[in-house]
Amino acid sequence: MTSGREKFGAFIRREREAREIGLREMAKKIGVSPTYMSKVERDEFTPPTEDKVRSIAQILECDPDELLAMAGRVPSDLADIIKRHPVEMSALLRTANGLSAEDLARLSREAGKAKGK
Amino acid sequence: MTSGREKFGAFIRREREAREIGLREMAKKIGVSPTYMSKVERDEFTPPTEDKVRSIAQILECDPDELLAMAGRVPSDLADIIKRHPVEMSALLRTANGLSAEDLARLSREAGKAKGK
DNA sequence: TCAAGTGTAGAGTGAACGCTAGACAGGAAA
DNA sequence: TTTCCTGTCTAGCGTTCACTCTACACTTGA
Repeated sequence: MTSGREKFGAFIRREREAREIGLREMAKKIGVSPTYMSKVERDEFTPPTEDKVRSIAQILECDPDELLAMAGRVPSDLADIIKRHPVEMSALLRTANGLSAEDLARLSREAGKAKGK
Repeated sequence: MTSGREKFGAFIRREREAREIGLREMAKKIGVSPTYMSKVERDEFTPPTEDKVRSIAQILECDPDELLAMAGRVPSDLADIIKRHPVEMSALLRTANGLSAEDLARLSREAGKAKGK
């Protein structure tokens, strides 16, 4: 996984406990066994599938894209966009990479304008 | 895979034959068995791993990003970019989606300028 | 003291992925 | 006719993925 950030499991455990949700309850809500949940939270298992990560994001009220990133996954809708316009989107992403958050925000607004018209 | 475009296998077979490269030769160059190559080209097997797709792109002199898209894969460097900046890149891609090729090109130039400074 | 709740250990599972081996058929060249 | 080339068929194999089941130990409260 090689993530520089906080690990997925550690993060969701912390957030779950902050919300005082039991492991078994959480597991039930997202539709997995408590054992599995436990191992995932201790980063002993790799994170679950996209839909389950999304469920977790909803329960913990955090950004699904961010959580998916922690899970080492690319949101499938983004994957689809790239597959539909590989050349353009690859170019866009590679040049956008390394830009500051402000520049990126500005760029998105720019895109929004072009779209809106 | 659900690709509306030409299938990966059909495409590389056509391009390979156009370049008069034998199946066995091709297979050897990218480091797989002829059997496997054959099945991939007839879309009986799913496309190979990213590095092999890249080798194929190089041999057939076609765009790796495009070929990877046909293979139903997201280039790993793009996946990394998204994972590093999930919120910003998700927003950018989603708003960029649906823009015309020209608008996209303009947007990339825009990004390039911001970066260059 | 014991019952119910917490999380955890160890082992295993079914399906999918990525790929190979060996045999073989059809055509061209010698 | 034999030899060599082309691609293809059937069968299977090792690995990874995304999980589960049973059993257990610890804490808390009645």
